[in-house]
Amino acid sequence: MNVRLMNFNEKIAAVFAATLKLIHTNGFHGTPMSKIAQESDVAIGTIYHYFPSKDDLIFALFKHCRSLLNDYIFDGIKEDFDYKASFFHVWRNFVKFYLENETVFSFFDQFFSSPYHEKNKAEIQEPIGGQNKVLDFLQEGIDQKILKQVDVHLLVASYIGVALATVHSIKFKDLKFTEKNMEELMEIIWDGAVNRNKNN
Amino acid sequence: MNVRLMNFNEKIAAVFAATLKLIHTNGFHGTPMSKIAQESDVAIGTIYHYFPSKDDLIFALFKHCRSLLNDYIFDGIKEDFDYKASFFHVWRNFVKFYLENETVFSFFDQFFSSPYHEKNKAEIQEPIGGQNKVLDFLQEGIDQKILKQVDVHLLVASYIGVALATVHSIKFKDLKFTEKNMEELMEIIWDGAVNRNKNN
DNA sequence: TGCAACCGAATGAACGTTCGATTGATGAAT
DNA sequence: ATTCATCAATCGAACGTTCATTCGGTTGCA
Repeated sequence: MNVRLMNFNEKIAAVFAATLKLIHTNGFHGTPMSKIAQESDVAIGTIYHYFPSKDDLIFALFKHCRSLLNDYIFDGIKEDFDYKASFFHVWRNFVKFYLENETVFSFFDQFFSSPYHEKNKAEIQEPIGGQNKVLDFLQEGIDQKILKQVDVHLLVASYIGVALATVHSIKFKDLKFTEKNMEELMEIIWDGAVNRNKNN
Repeated sequence: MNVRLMNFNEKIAAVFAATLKLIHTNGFHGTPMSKIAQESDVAIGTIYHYFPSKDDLIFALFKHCRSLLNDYIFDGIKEDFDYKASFFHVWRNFVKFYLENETVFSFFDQFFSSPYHEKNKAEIQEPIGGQNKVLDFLQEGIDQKILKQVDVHLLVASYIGVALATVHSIKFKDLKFTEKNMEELMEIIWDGAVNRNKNN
């Protein structure tokens, strides 16, 4: 891959967009390079000019999307938010991001459950988007005795797990994305995560 | 597909086993019919005798695995279990099943995040294994005022979402499957789900 | 002049599926 | 008891398609 990727060539942006769209609707199978070229109006040769192989393209796209997500979920936290407010804010952003970027959600979903994930695990580090920052944030809550005094990974699994399941459920029409539902969900997670010997 | 499938031909069992294994290690890509034939010692022609297409094979395998999971998770519930005990029991079985059947977990994971899922949604009904029974079970808890008085899908998302995230986390080595961890996780989910105006 | 960006026809490998042939079990007809 | 017809089960070589990738070429900026 190429350093120029960072200042974001229009061609590359088109390729990324086309790849996301195609994977969303046709899956990882069913999105050959030829269709990516067609959909993005970039010649196959050009794509291979930037990405040595299809795998490299997928992996670069993954890193790009991950950074989008990371930027998004911690955005808009005000100084005067207490821990609970931030806890809600980040979780809601997480769900919102995936709902607003359905193709990214599909892509991540497929990426993480495919052997791509395993193969590149070493290079990925943070298994689910922004999880390291989330992990630090939850650890902070543990240290301040706001959250349960348990292994932080248990809380991460709850926090992220419920968010992902929620998005799935909304996507497959079992659930409506209403203010009421989101608030009730956040109550469920908060009540589960919070240290009951102290706060509320 | 064939009715004889139900009394489980040895050949078909071999094909199913080989397919699960291959999909687990090589993903949905990377498991061509030729390799399934090779790994299972069943001729390609024979596989096509039972399944009209690769899609049909995958879908039949899905239904088979789903019924395995359904049988498993509600097994072993004693008459004298109260609701909380059953709540824990089923959740623990859910996690245990996936940990004991890693290939099935991989397969479901990939199946649900692929367009297979969308295409066959009408025929699937219960999106994640055994979810309908889980849904009924949780609805019962709501009706009895034991659980929070919310849309049951919110509780399903929490219950299943945390279980899936837990298995993922264990699989990718962030988490150990210890008694202590499982109990703390169940406390987290229970505290989140329970109706705080009443019980504990 | 050199080099990065760009193009798409051509290539060879890999894939899903087909099909004609073989086997063996069942049972009706002789 | 023997023959024969039928048909499901089995097999794998062969087919046509589709895929990822290559490569020789053009363009245009520095």
